Amino acid sequence: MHTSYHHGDLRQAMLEAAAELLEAQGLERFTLRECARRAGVSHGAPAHHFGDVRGLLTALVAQGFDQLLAWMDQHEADAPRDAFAQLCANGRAYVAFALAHRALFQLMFRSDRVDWQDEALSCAGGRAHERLKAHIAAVSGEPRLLEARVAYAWSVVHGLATLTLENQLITGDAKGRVASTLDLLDVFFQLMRPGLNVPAPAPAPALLPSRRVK
Amino acid sequence: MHTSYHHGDLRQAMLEAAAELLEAQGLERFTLRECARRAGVSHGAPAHHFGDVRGLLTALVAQGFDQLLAWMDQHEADAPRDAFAQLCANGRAYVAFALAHRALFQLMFRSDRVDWQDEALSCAGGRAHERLKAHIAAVSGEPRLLEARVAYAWSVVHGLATLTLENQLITGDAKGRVASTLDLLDVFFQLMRPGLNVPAPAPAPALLPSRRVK
DNA sequence: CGGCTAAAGTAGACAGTGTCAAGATCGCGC
DNA sequence: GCGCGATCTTGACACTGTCTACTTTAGCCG
Repeated sequence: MHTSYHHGDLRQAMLEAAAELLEAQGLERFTLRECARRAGVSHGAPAHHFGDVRGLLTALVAQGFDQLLAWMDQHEADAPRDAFAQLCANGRAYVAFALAHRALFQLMFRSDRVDWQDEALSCAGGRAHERLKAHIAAVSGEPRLLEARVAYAWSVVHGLATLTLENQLITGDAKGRVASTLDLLDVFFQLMRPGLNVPAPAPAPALLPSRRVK
Repeated sequence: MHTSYHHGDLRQAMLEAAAELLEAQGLERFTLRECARRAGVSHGAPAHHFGDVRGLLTALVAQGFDQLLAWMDQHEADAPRDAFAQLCANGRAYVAFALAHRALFQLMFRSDRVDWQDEALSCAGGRAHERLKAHIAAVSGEPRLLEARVAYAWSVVHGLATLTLENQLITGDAKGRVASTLDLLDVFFQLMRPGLNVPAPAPAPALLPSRRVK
């Protein structure tokens, strides 16, 4: 296959090799030369397609945001159609994706190493952001503080994902960790529910004692 | 000063040079050799005090957690003494510290590059965690789900700090960004107040319409 | 169908990095 | 006073990302 001087579709091959290497070695040990090696090509070749190592990583991240959106589609399709359940499914997709593609997710929010001016990237990222915004808007008709509530929900979910990935919150082997993290996320959504101004559904048991002033 | 063959207190000098270099260049361009250069010492010298570059960064992070605790002390001392205000002050200290020491904060939660088995580090980090836990416990007497509420508050604040540092939420010059981020954090605390099960104080205006079922 | 240009890939050089190992220097306790 | 061990220097090694000059070859135009 690699018998010919020209590779044919090196760009795609590099992206695949990069994704593999990233999952296998982590971002810290990621290397452009090793990447080229895995693609069966000399170390100077990638420059023609990505320019920089930054260019390669940027393309990888843009592709990553598309994958994230696909995970959201999947999770949302499997969830009940009411607005709050859809929002939860969206968050679960976010966290599950982060745990499943640790290094890629970390890279996706590492401002150094990636060129955020890149068109493909900024538009893929924008789509994910718009998606969340629509969910928040659907959960509560209240238009005031919409942007703040979007940032709030994002922060909660992103904070959980980040802290877990850095072994700060949930520790243990990969298998049980995913389950515990997703369970914790469910609790989080119950805790933030009143802040998002969602009337509680009838059958939901009160997680906390309903002692309220007034 | 550097006239003698032996430096005298190279360990401290390296830590200071490292902190400077980190703030100036960011973690990505941080280099052990440049660090040694700034301390006026050869590139092999640091090994005797820190072993690895990982060792140096670990010491820096341990020191960073102590600084973070100091910021918390400061902010909490300046805030009203009621439990919720103290919790808010703690979160504000966290975010303000992150914005003021961007690279250091990023390093403090980068599991690669740092040795979390290190004793000084794990105990400094533990202190910060215990502090937050005490605040959450003080805000609500309810003991159920305490750990979950701790993780919740931490995730919110950490998510905001992280996303802002990576230019995902708040963009703009350093000056205005700090103010807008802290303002946003205030809104976050109002939004998460009901989830933390805090009775609203009398004079607080309702941020959201008080329409509630039942 | 044949030639040629520009894209794609190779090879080597360069400055820089982290980590060794071997040597130089010197403070401190006996 | 003197040697020993901690501290610091120096040089080497393998590796990295980027640049430049060189080869190969696909595909287009006459």
